[in-house]
Amino acid sequence: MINISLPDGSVRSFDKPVSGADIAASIGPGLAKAALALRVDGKMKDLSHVVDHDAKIGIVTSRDSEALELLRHDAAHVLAQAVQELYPGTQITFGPATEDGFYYDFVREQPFSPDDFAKIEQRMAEIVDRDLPITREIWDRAKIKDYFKQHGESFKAQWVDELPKDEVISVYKQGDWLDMCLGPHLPSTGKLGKAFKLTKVSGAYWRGDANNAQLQRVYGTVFFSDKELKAYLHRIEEAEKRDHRKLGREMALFHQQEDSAGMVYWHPKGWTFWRTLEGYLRRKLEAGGYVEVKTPQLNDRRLWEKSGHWENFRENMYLSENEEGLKEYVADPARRMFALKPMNCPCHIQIFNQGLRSYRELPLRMAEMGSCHRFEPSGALHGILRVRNFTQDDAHIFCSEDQIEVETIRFCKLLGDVYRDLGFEYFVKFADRPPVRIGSDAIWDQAEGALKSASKAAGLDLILNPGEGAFYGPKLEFVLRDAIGRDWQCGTLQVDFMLPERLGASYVAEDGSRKVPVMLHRAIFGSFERMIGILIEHHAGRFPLWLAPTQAVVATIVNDADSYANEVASQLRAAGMRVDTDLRNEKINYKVREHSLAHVPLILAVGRRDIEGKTVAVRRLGSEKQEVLELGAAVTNLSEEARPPF
RNA sequence: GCUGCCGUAGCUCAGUGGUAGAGCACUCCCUUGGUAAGGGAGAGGUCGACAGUUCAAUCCUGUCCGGCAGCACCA
Repeated sequence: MINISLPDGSVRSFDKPVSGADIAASIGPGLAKAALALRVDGKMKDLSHVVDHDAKIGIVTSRDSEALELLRHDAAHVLAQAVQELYPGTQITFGPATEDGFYYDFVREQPFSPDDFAKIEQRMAEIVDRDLPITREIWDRAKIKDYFKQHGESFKAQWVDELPKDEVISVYKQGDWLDMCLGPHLPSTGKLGKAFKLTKVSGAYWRGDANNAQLQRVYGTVFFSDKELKAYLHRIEEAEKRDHRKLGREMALFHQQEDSAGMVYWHPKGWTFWRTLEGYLRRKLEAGGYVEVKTPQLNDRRLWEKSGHWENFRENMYLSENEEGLKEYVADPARRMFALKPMNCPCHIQIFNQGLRSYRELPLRMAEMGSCHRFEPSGALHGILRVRNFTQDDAHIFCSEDQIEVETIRFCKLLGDVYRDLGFEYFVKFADRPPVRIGSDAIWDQAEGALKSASKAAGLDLILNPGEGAFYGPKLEFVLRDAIGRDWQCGTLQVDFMLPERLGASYVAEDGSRKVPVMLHRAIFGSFERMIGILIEHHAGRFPLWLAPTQAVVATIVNDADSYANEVASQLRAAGMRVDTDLRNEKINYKVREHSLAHVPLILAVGRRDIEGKTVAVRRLGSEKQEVLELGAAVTNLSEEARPPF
């Protein structure tokens, strides 16, 4: 007798082992039809899975959240089958479900192109129409390896050898087609439905390693209904409208050009935005007990050798030398060679090293809006979010070991305040020692331990990010989530027991001895470029008033109002606002449209009536209402409203 | 860096083996209009760069540069 307990608490008894399909059928014909998979003691199984012991089970239907992953994995298989039917000789490799769809990696001489999608999708639809039962079989290693070899599937055959020896190998068959796969899967290809769409092709590496063969990855997405698919495609379109590269150009914030790839030309409005953000942060830093410094762009290579960057980071550094020096360098590699700084830390230690430091000066919080250059791979560049020259809101806190905890707490508070002011939610990852690093394991143990306990004291929930620490120390990564749910790593806090020692930093301790300070590297924005790009996309260009580069435009209705408009603008400017005037010979409709499209938060229209009554007609971005205010009140209220949060 | 796609006016894009077009933007003129495009005229391009094929290349081929998507990278 087998007792099956269902999610509603009821128990059904069967006198022999039963499949998921049998259980669903025993509950009702509707459920039998809707059933997609089975959950046995919390684990997803095929609907055909036979339950032979007392268990808690659930019937998975399209209403379960896990069902979508199942659907997507199936879509990947159907894609692969369609591709192999259409393009014989194409090899299959892997094809998992992803967060918003699925992909399958193929090996084929000829590249796939988006032009092939219609044909492949059509074949996929045919396979769905065939409603092929999807069945699971257990094969032994030799059999499956032979099968793949015979079918010219060398990648799959190779993979068989790499599976753990004790692993049971299952294959999933649909019609003549099969793939080696852990499952589970839907009961038949018909259950996939047709709310799928292929979205893009790209290269990908075999097993994710750039040293391996490059495969062709075909991406797609699938949902249970056309409605959901359409909604998804609509979301993608909406995200494209927020693209900071597009908005940056439209709003005249910045541009980038070919002869300085990965760098940014900031235009007046973009630079105004930058300075507003920088001013806000600077006030926060000052209030937080930081001092600010500025250090050289170019340093002798010997500094980078001492710091370890020359050895660990040179691939990403821009080297520089004048012609004379270059000749000498070629002749004698021991010659001086300069490098643009990729980080500010070694420079900050140079400042720390000037004069004798006392424990009384610690913690010393040294900040710099530090412009750094890093030679990023060309394929990594992305607008202003990933650039080769960026400005870090960097700071290094020189402290004693027992100050780490307090300083971590202080920093987390500061970062939290800033993210809250900017309207971001965030979470925190803990990145521990990377494979390539400096320093002994004992020191890493110490640094990781210190950062962990300080995080705990700061009340952080940490997600482990193994092997992703900096080469000199472990780090916290603060990841913020924007308005449309995308994650961006921005803030960081890194504990460093190495660099101060390497670069000879020390202070006189209370007992008169010399000690090496610990250094905390920390940033809130990470880089201004990146943060500004994120803010543009987060707000879709409709910045909060305090951040908007142009906070208000005073637009005239008739030219007679020109001098009054100038008067209104100058009063607002005197009250600290950023204001433009629009005195052009255009209709007010035209001006309203243009400034609305430019995302100006406030449009103040002035005409003859306003001159007489000393008023302005205020229109707010996103609203069609007009509010006629007396000029003095408008200046007071709007300038108050436009004040930064700190 | 790798794979694929792309590069024509400020922007969005059409087009052709015989040196190019549209809409918007821009300039000028008319219009002075109370909240999302008033009308007219004009100007604007070494068709990403360099080679090659050809009588002739923006178009075909190659190399390079840059962009886009994904992969890899992001200390």
